[in-house]
Amino acid sequence: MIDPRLLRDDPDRIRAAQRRRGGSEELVDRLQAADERRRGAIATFERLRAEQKQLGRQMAQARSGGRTGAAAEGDDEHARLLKRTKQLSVDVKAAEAAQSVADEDFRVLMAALPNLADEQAPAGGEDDYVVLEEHGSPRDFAAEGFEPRDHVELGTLLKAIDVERGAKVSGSRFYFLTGVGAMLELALVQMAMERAQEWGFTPMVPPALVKPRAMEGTGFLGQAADDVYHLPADDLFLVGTSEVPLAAYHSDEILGAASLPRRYAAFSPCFRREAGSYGKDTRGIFRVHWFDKVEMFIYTTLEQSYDAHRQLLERERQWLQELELPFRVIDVAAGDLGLSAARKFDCEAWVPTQGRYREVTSTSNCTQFQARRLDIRCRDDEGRTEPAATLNGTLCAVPRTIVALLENHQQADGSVYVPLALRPYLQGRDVLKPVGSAG
RNA sequence: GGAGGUGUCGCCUAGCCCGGUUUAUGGCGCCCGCCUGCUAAGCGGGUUGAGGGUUCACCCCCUCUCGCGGGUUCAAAUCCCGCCACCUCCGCCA
Repeated sequence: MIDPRLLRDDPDRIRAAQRRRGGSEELVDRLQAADERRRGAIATFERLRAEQKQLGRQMAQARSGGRTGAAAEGDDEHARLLKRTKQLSVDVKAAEAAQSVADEDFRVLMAALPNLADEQAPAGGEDDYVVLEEHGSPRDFAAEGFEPRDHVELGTLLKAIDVERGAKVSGSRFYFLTGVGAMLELALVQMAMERAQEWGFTPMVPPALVKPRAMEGTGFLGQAADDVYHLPADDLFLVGTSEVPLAAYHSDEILGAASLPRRYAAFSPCFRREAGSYGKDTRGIFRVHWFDKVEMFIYTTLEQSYDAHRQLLERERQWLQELELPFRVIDVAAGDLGLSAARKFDCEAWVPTQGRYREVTSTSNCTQFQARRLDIRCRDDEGRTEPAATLNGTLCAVPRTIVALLENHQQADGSVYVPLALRPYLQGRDVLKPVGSAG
């Protein structure tokens, strides 16, 4: 949710932001109208309620019977008072009902309005991203004299990934990590959590099932609702990212300025229906219904959020460099931002068999959008409160990282080089070797 | 899953049985000031949060807020119903 006051003070700014995203400007008009109706309803209710309370005090005095001039129970004055209060009681109830209807109308419209895109974010849609930088360079397999295998072939040779049995047991887009593949996941996770802790993030293992409030508050029940698994029997949602429980962690809380920024790094499974991605990335484990991920999350002030966003990006860069992967950083265009994000940077690793860069990490500044929905505030030195800013960033999405590691570090014989930094987490192994015979 | 108990403005707490000058009491903590060689103590004041009105802003006014949502009533922290969370016990389970 954006600041509702902006509707009154600077609606043109919202319209401009909607244009940059390719969103509806008409929604802004409807919001303005709904806001006016809402405020009118509030004023009506409060006026009646104030009168009701005042007469209530007179009734109380009459009852206690004390003073001269006050209406005593049973006399005409008291009867008149009672008649008026009875009418008021009816009117107040009606006004209250009208107010909650107006509030709800306004709330529904507000929930549909995405965050204001940062003015620095490139305008346009999915293909209008701007490449900010490139790190390392793709290997020239032709010069090395062999055709690169894709991660499915490599995973099979290493007996690290079993997609066939994943499909047998759970369906398409599921997989087993086996043997060294399973150990590779644990190594990446352990390394990521250790790094995060060194960088000042508090390690977390959050719940992967959340109540509607958490899902709605993080903005995943809007345009992304089709992508979310829901358990109707318990009205719980499977999270698509631990951003959800991490954002809801401090919901309904006021955080002291001295405690900011608060940094968390969570390891959790992630579940995504991947509706609408039929036929896309169907091979292997690049796009799957379930995977594990280490996610970074920061609570801070709006003012500090821009620096924090850069810091998250820097940590992601550092991580990919430690894994010795070639990658580039893009500035995602406004139209391709999620509902909650004002700005988003993706790190994309080179995938040799696809001949292109693919997203492996993503960091978003959600400014105060999620905090308004989840009622997370911070208190400044003067004691004033304002919505906090929330930011998230991938540290390690396991399957995609494995894809990038296997494909980029493969050798002609099907073995895979282990980056130096990862070796301590893999029993010191410097290479993963194919294991014999099928089974 | 079953039974009982608890939930008050940072923390503790009064008020609930018996509805109304409650504008929710007091203590602790915190903030400001006074006093004071310094510190402590003492004294005075302030201290839930949100929304609306007004305003350049402050001030001020109003409404809501006693776990949440309904109901009864002229009037609900207080009475009734439902839900949630926590605690204790039983059952079940990894």
